[in-house]
Amino acid sequence: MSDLAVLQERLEGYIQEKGLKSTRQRDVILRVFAGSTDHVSIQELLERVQGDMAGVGYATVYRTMKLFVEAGIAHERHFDDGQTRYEPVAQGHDHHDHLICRDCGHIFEFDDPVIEDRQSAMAAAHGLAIVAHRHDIWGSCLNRATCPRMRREA
Amino acid sequence: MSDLAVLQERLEGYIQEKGLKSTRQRDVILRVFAGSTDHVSIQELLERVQGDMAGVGYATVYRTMKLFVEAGIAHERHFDDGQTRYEPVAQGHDHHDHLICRDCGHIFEFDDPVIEDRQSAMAAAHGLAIVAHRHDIWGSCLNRATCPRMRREA
DNA sequence: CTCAGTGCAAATACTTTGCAGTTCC
DNA sequence: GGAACTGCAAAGTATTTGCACTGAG
Repeated sequence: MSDLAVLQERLEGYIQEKGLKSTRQRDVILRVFAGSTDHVSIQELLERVQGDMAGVGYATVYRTMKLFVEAGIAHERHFDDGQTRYEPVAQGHDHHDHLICRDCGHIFEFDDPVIEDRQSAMAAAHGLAIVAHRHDIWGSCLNRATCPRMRREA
Repeated sequence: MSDLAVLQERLEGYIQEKGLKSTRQRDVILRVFAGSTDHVSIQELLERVQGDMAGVGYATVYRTMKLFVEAGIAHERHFDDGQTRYEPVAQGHDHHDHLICRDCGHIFEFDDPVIEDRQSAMAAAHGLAIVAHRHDIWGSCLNRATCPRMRREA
């Protein structure tokens, strides 16, 4: 089953459960969102969505992304550019951390069990149970020549 | 030497170096900032600063905190409340990670060598050298009764 | 039909900037 | 004295909301 299908199914379930409605706008936004490999901002989403369906406004995209977050199919991330970015929630594990290259701008995702373990231990030591976490690492290329993404997005 | 003295010294150096000026506002803001144990927002700073020196406006606090960041005596952090928060740059190690309690709002600081190690390994595996990182964990009290900070800020 | 959803424009929240007057060196 | 600094108010961003209209169930 494709990622899109999974997200559609989850959203559909949430919409049923809450007595909300399916709309063409939500379909289009979900399709665009699911097709984004990177971490999209509202603005980027809006631009892509308008390609498929003219007339959609910011308000709808903002409201829809909020809905997606509530429905558990999108995660909100704040990097340091002042814009909220979103990424689809994957099927297996429901989060991953980010390793961001300052040189090429590429965002790698990682997920390390040792780190996860230490985090839990750390939280428990302070009397807390982990609800969520955010772990971003910024780096620069050790060898720019071997970076396959070098300035790809410039 | 107190933290305040260290920060004052570093700021003074930066001001000299760049040909800027010392002002009473900057002194007051630095004193308030250095005396804040938690992660202060511009608003909180402004309120405290106005206690010492009435008439100081938002613009001055914003401009001054930007200066402190440039001078390397403050770090800017973005949690999820839409406000920029600042913390003094410590003397020994220049960063620490955060464990935030969703129930009481308290922010614990931690620094785990195992996690730091794994991070470096992770970055190296992707051909990167770590420049910076951000690691925030949100949790909820395992036992609210024992939380010494419970609703302190409500 | 009815209530949720939409698009627009106005409102909000946080931050930055232009400008005239003030202060440090 | 002159450049840097300040305070105010106006301008910018990013995001949210009020409202009349539209559309899904």
